[in-house]
Amino acid sequence: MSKVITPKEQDYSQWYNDLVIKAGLADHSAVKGCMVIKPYGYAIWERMQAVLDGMFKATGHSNAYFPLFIPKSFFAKEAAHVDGFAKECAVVTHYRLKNTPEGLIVDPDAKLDEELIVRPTSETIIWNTYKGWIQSYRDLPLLINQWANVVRWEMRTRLFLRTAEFLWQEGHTAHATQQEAIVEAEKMLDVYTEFAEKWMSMPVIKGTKTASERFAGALETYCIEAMMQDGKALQAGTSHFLGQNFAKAFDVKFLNKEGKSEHVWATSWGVSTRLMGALVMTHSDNEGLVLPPQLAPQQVVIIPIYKGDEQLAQINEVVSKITKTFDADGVRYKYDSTDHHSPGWKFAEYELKGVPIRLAIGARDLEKGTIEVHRRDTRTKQFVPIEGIEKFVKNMLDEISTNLYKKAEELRTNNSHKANTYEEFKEILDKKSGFVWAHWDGTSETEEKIKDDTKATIRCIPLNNTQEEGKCIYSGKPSKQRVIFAKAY
RNA sequence: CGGGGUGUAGCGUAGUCUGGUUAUCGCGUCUGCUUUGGGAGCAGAAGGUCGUCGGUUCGAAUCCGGCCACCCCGACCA
Repeated sequence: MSKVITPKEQDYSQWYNDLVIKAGLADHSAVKGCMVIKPYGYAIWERMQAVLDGMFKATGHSNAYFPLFIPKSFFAKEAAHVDGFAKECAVVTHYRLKNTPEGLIVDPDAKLDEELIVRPTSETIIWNTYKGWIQSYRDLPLLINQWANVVRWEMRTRLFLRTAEFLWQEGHTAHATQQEAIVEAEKMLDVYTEFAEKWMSMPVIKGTKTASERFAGALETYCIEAMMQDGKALQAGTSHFLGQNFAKAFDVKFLNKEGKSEHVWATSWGVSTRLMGALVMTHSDNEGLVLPPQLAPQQVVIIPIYKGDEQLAQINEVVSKITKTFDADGVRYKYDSTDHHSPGWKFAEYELKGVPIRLAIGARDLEKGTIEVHRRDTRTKQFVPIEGIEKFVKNMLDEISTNLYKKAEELRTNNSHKANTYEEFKEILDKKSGFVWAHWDGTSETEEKIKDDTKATIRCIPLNNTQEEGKCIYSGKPSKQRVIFAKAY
């Protein structure tokens, strides 16, 4: 009983931290604010990457790689962008160290003429580059993605949810028309939505951000918002329509069919290792991680229960028949026949790691021709015939995937409320948390005041939102639709 | 960056208030035997700059100061 997880009812934050560390997803590192992603955590991220990368390719994008360092002068060119990111940039000022009697120091003679910013995002270096790539409408659209690390010097960090350095992908596209760029931004939001819902079993709400929550330099920011088990909102992905802001800042023009020179239209979009945090907080329980089968590095773990080598050999034989069918069907499994832990220990360990299905097989099963099947999401077990087990397992994997989605959706439904007055609004946030659908007058002033007052922010203005006449809960001014307020990560 | 807390073996800890032989216990690790259907048992062993630097003292895990790291709460953000 060495790996005890704090129950989430007792302390949700501690539960999350315990889970990330004890399930072996990540560790704190020797560097302030930076984490080490451990092999098990990275394996999940690699699955996310593989799926997303395939979706990007399928929508016509190509991968490329741009520098980690951005000259300060590039960074300065787009005013809103600077305002948004200046406060959290790591800056490289020197290029050499020097060994002195007092110890290793930064060589004062090796000062860079121009400081380099460690990228917090790559719009500026990329648009500086695109200037050389785009001359004609024939060069458009330009659809590029990069997988990279970025650095944002955060004051307070949490594993996966907010670290000084994190991994992500950032798509950067250039288009001939405004309409085409908007379509692209919305298309990538749909890709993220599909990824969240189909691959993470995590329901999300698509929407747009208010002006104050918008990306620095964007005309419109689209987002997907998910609800965590404590009722707080988590932004799981963003897609931005950048207008011509960066094209103008970096003077990126193209000749259209009429031979006229125009600035191009841009988008950028990204998801990060923050999705790992979302995954943990959407499905897991007090016993450990619960992973959706679509992303689990191992979907099935098989544990033999045996006395002596002879029994193990018999079990091995049966198991190898099962794993052959798994290989053929593309089921990811692990057969753990190691001898240094008891079956009970392994049960607990793989539950902690969130493996969706556990098969246990022992002497009694060999006699009866059965196998014990344990489901991680419901923590139920049953004995089923070995004959046809692969079909049974495949069905169960699908059921788990559907069930996880359904449970998350139910949680969101149960924690979504409408508020018609400010008193009602505050009471809901106080007592129930979750999403509050309320009318808002559309001004940043009102948004700001509500935030100061309640700590809740407007998570998004849902796309395809129901239109209804109403009054702003704060100012009483007329409003045509409800927006989603919540406390957020 | 402000407030609070923590730092003793891989992990969790006792000891700190009231300084004094060889720093406590549990888990884990290693060896051997017995075990194996929900975190196995017995026997033995290894493992420590007490976060770090400095000060006080005959003597510091313990008292004082600086620094560092991490956690929690706030402001800022994906």
